Amino acid sequence: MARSLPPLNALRAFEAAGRHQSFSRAADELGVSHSAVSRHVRGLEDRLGAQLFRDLPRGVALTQAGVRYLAALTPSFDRIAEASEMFDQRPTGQVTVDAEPLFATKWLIPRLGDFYARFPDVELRLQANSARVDIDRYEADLALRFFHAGPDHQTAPLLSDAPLYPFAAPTLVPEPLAPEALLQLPLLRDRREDTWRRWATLTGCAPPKGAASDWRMRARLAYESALAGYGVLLASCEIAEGDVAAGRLVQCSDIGFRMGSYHLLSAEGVTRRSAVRLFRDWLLDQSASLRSSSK
Amino acid sequence: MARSLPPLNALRAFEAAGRHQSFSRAADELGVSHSAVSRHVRGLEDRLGAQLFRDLPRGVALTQAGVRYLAALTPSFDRIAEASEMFDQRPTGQVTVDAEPLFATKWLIPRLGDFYARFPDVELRLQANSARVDIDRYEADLALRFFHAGPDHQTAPLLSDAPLYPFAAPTLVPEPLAPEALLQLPLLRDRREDTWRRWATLTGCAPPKGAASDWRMRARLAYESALAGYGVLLASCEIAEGDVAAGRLVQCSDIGFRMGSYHLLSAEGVTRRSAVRLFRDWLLDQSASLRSSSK
DNA sequence: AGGGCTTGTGCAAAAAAGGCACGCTTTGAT
DNA sequence: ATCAAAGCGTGCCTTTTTTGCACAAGCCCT
Repeated sequence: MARSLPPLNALRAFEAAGRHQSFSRAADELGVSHSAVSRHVRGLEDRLGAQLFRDLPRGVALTQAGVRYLAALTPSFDRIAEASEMFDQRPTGQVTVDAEPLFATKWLIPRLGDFYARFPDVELRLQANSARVDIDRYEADLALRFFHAGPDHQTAPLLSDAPLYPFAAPTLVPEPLAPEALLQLPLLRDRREDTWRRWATLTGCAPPKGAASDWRMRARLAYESALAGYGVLLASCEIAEGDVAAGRLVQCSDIGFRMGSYHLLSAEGVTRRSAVRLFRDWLLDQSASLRSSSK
Repeated sequence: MARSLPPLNALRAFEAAGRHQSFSRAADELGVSHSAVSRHVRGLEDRLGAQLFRDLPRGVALTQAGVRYLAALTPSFDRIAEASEMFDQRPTGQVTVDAEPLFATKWLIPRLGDFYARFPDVELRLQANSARVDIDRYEADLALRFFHAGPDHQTAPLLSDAPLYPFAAPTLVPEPLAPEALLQLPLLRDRREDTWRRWATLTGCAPPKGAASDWRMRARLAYESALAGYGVLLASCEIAEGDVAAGRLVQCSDIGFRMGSYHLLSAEGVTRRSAVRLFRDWLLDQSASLRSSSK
């Protein structure tokens, strides 16, 4: 781009002076002495090589060039001021967020403290559903949903694409195990996917046979079962993070894979509401921070 | 208005940094060290109370708030830069100006030196006509015309509304005269107006009778006749100014009146051409300077 | 393991901005 | 007519801001 702008403080001084048609009043607005404004304007005129003000018997008046210049500067400064005010106001409003139950519990809620701290006046309503139906059905502004890898969620911003690793309670797996040994333990399976088959393939082991001890259930329940020490679970490392840190789970292997990713869906036209925009921005920042710091 | 803007130099630093997603490259663009940019951005974040950049393993990335802020700042700075470039370029182009003959000779041409000096690359074409027909008929971009006092030229910018005073060659009037004595001299009259009658009324004298020595002619010729010492003329003091300064004319009385004013007419849509805008601006500045300094 | 690239920070120097006091001119009021 | 007030320009000095440099730390790639 390589713009070369005149001194910005001088521009601001000129803008105020032009608006007031008076150096003194401009100085007043800017909270400086009239001499400061006078210097700024003179400096600007020298630099631009054009006269911006004309002397009046008493006071000053803009030249035509000054008028033109001012006409461009004032809206620009206005816009900058307006954008800057964005940060002053304490945001308020309501946001309704619908997240998948496991993701809500283990990913979203642990981070919400930061949001509450930053924006205590925003009222957050949390719902937990997994169905991939229209958000509007749940009357939610935003929805956090899982998508299998593929091109069909291109438009929805990414929240988490952390890979799946095997996790288990330390009571069940006190120390790291080889993949073969791991596959002999009770395997907690998702109700609808066979993630263990894929994992076994990755490790080069034979795909595990179904056993009486292998339970199939919803992700949320499978996770609780793993915490209770009933078996080994394939879970997103971002989701397991908290329980690993607390010593309630251990990662049983370095081998993992990406089955899909969590994305953020927005209800129609809802981003016009500032509280929703705020939460959305915060969420994406959280996600981006997470992905840039780890990995 | 009383805006309160963040430090503008910090804004510029942030804008460049955001655009490049890199403090170093921004510093490069701004011609400063990276530490200056770093400080500016941090200062801005502190002042706004919001995070604008997020640390990346290597480098930085905008937060969502940063993205939003940048989206407002960049166009503003662009606009400021664009407006500022106005002053760099040496203007070129052609302008065709049509002025009333006397006004052209005695008012416009003496000031044109300033225009030539400032904008040597603008080609100026000068025409002299008085008829108040469509400018387009003369293929002129701008026209300088006289209007009698009245509301019918409201839209056209004022060039000169200097009042009329009696002027004569010093050979004819070596020293100030009383109005009665003045009215005894040969009176040069405009072809179509009887300005002397009005002047006499102002002074309280009896209106002058027409005499064999009173000539009626176009303003331009009447003026030349006055210069030649053939009689007394009622003329705008701005027009006579040059010849008074040169000693070729003297103002015979302090009593004067405003009969009308000169205004600037623009051909349709012609202000889009930069050379025309330039001349127009220059002309209006000349006029404004003249009126603010005298009087 | 090491060089290259990027950002953060302490310290001192440089530059910009600012204030004050004064001069000048015009305006308006006593 | 004189005098005060309002405006702006300018020289001089102080204060504040900005900057550069040097160094440290972290990460990436070879």
